[in-house]
Amino acid sequence: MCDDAGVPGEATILHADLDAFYASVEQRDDPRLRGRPVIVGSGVVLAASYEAKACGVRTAMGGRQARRLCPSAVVVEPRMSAYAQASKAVFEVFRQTTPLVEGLSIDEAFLDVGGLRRISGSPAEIAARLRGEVLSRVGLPITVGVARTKFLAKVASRVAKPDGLLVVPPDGEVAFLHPLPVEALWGVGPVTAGKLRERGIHTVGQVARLGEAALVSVLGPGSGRHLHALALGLDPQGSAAGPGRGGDYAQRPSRPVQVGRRRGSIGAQRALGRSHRSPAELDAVLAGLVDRVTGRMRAAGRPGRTVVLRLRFGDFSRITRSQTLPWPTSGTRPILGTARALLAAAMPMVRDRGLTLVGVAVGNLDDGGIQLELPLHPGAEADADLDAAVDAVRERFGSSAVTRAALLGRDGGPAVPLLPD
DNA sequence: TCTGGGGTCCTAGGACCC
DNA sequence: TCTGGGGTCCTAGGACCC
Repeated sequence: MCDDAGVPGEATILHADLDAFYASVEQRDDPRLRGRPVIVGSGVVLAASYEAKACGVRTAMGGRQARRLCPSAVVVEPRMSAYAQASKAVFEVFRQTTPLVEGLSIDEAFLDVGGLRRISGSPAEIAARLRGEVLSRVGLPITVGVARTKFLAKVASRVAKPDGLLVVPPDGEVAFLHPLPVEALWGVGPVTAGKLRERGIHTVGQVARLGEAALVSVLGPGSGRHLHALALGLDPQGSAAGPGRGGDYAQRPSRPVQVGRRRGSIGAQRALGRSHRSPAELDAVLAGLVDRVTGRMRAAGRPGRTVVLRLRFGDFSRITRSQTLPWPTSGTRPILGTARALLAAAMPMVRDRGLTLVGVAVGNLDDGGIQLELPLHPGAEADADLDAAVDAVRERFGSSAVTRAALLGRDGGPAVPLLPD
């Protein structure tokens, strides 16, 4: 695993994370908001400035509670397009720093600056300059963690927030990591933390000392082995229980920074509150969601195959129902038809328990390329099959210019792979 | 805590194929 | 006719993240 990306074991991974992103954009664009507690989102808190966080306001908190905790806060409605624009500008700074950028979300990314020492200086110097550039060119505070692995860099930035820079030297990893609470480990949420707390485990150091076998007995093989590796400062590729399981899991190379990762699903959902919805209203909600999703799929050029219906009931329990189509589409009609069928099948549960949320997502997204696999029946039915194929292609490419002739290759054979039944 | 909207990854069982 | 192992795909649920 030795390449020009840097000396193995050197801290060359940056995790760059904008601080209170939406709220910071609001403070940047409206000087009156600077230094004051700002809450973005009125129904539910989408982001809170650090002044608001000081009062105890948290992301995902109900708006009413947030205002009670922080009566002096300014509440603003989100401006998604402004945030998207700011994100774009920040990622431009990232990419001018190094081509090895892996975006994680609208406001954070990993950067690999290995091999840039001669041109750009040490990772710490690069990180400091990056913070300065994001502030001067985009006007936003950003925190950067620097470490040998993605996981450690991410933990470092979280610890360094807000508006900070923290380098974890390879020989200081254990000293940095072990005093931290278990919640600091990426992937430890309320449930896992609760299980550990029941056994008196509160710090990362205790997780490491507990040993892999004991951890596996508490959390299962997958999470147990993975968490143990993390607590040792390792960041192994793949899953502990996945392919290649074996005693050398912790010896695997660290996960690399991956450029150009594409998302795997596109979805939309809507909370319905407590009021009863008639079947017609429900269908209108569903159609609206599907329309939004397919519009985004077409804009992104990402047809998909797996339609997922997500429901939340009156008691806030959830189910998902999914169906995978034979070929990818971004057409509203086939996806809406599938979503309707899934909802119809779930209607008995909806009537029993009430419905508080509907979501539609399409996964198994196509990575581009043009490939269709359609059944072709021998004899008279082949004609109908070809018509169906034309419809499918029209649906998928949103073009009515597709003809049967265009589906056939020059030698009369199929231009698209056709599966005999 | 009476609860948004957008995602990711992992696990597990069953169908199906070789 | 019964049996074994390995692999992929699909479905469903759960935990977690921002």
